[in-house]
Amino acid sequence: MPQLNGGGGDDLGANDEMISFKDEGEQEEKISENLSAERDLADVKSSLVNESETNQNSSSDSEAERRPPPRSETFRDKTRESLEEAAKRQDGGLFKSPPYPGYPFIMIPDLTSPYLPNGSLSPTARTYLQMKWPLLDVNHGSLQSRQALKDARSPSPAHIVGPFCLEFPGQSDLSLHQFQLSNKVPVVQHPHHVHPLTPLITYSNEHFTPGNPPPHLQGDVDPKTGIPRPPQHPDISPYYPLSPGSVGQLPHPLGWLVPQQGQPVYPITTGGFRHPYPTALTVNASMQSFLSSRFPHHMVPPHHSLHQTGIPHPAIVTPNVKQESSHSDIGLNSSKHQDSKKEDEKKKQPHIKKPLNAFMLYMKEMRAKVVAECTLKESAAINQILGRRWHALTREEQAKYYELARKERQLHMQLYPGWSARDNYAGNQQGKKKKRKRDKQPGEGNDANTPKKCRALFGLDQLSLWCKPCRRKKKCIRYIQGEGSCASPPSSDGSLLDSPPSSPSSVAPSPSSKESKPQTEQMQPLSLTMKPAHQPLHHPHLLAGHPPPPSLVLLENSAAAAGKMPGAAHNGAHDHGNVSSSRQPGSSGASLARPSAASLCHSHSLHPNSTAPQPLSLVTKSIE
DNA sequence: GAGCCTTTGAAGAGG
DNA sequence: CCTCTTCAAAGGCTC
Repeated sequence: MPQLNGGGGDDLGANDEMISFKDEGEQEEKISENLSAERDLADVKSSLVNESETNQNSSSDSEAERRPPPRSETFRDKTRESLEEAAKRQDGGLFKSPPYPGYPFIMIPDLTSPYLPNGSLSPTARTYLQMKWPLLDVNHGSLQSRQALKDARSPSPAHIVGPFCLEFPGQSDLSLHQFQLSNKVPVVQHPHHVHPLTPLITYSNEHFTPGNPPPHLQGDVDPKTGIPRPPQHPDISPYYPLSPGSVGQLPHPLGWLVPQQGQPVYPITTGGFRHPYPTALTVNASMQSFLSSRFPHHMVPPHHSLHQTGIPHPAIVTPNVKQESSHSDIGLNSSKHQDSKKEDEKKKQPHIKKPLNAFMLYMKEMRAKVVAECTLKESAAINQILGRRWHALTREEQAKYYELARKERQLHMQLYPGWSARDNYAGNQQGKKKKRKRDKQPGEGNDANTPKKCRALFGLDQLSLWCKPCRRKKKCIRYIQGEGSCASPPSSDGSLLDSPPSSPSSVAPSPSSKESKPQTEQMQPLSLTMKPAHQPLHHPHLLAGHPPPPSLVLLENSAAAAGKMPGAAHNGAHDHGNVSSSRQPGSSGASLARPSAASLCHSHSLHPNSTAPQPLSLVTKSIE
């Protein structure tokens, strides 16, 4: 039975253990069939990313990768509709199966970006090189996709972005000079350090070469500067660079991630304004010193020491200070001017960004890929696609990101013990205007159709109606499909949970205007997933403490979902939608207006007569 | 130039 | 305990 084992100790950092999935309770058989798989996942959870496991998954991953890339289309339209349309089309191609090939990517922070002290780039441009998980897939898998990607006729340089280039595990010497880390920021990578760091350095294949770091990694010397790089601690996340002196001083919070010695130093040029990207995970002396000098006392960990590297945390952004200008100012302005500037800067509190969550990490990693594949540039549209892809990911795949995110948070916490998300609230930011979501339209509120949790829905007196997990925890966060979960409340007839018309065909496609949002949204499926045959069906609750893949629904097919499990199918969708909308009323409203690509895709997929491949998952976003 | 859009997840505030 | 809000990334778009 599904268990919410909060105790796993390692909940991957996701608080969504409560989140149920559409497939939840769907088919016990499947569940049992995949029980072993679930256990494996549980193991993964406990041990986080397991190398061997990753390896095992590589086959499927590589398989996915071998799939022909979605047709490349250009979406030039500027209108929102066009964006949606684009997204929709993307679904057609991208959504058939999780494009994401497992976790073979290593995210390499863009060293030129914000997190580097003097980076001349936009502080917001934190970018990463994406690297395929070395052990996972061996060249063949990525070859085609890479080639395909290369072939992609994208006006954008994105097609040559790191991810693809780095997909060759064995090519540690691959020269990265030619690649860009992001669309915005060109980054020069040292050929010898292809594996730079990942948020978790241990993801690099060298890491798995016990005691035998590749020769080129030893005696690491920056080719450009000729400056030898200090050994890097593998455990450290690139997000949180520490001074070279700090390497290995502290134990990694994630001890299970065994660091390798001689980890490749993050290929950052030490010359110019760029700094080496040291990797020491925990807050060590240097970091302490650094933090002490840069942050309010209360934010700095009690331990004090000495190293003065001044290497900022990647998440640290000095607000309102343009590095470029200050840089160029040097020698141009009077010392007075500089002094005043410095003072101003001092006055300004460094902005410590929130650690990225699982989805954000995923987006960072996959954005370039999506951009290259569809030549889309608008983040809104891309994010839509990525959101659907995210839902299409298998639990294992998502788990990896959850794990990464958990580590990020961990690291962030260690580095900034006193930091609070609240600190970043606009209200607390000096000179920063508070972002305001658009006010809800009167009828736009999600109140009416706000998804009710078990408790709210059935009340305490009807505990028996609650889904099991909810009963256990006495609370419920998401709808649960099937398995007598609350989600599928028998209310296919119009009860609270009842969602939008179960029949997609009934959905009115008129998403052209925002005014029509609500309705369209209601029926618009958010995600449509083709379930790979080889993919096990994971029951959310089976994974104790596993991060809850939000609304990942795996249905045998849409038809089945619609016909056999009426309540389940759309209820889940409903749930999802509600969650989303409730989360961000304003934005959700806007989104609703758009005929989400996914939704469109869904609607036709779900159609009984649809000859298209049967969607395995359907997530509908409901609104009112 | 600020803010919006769009996504999911995390965290905090408030009821 | 639950709900709501904000922020995190990103880049085009709008005002």
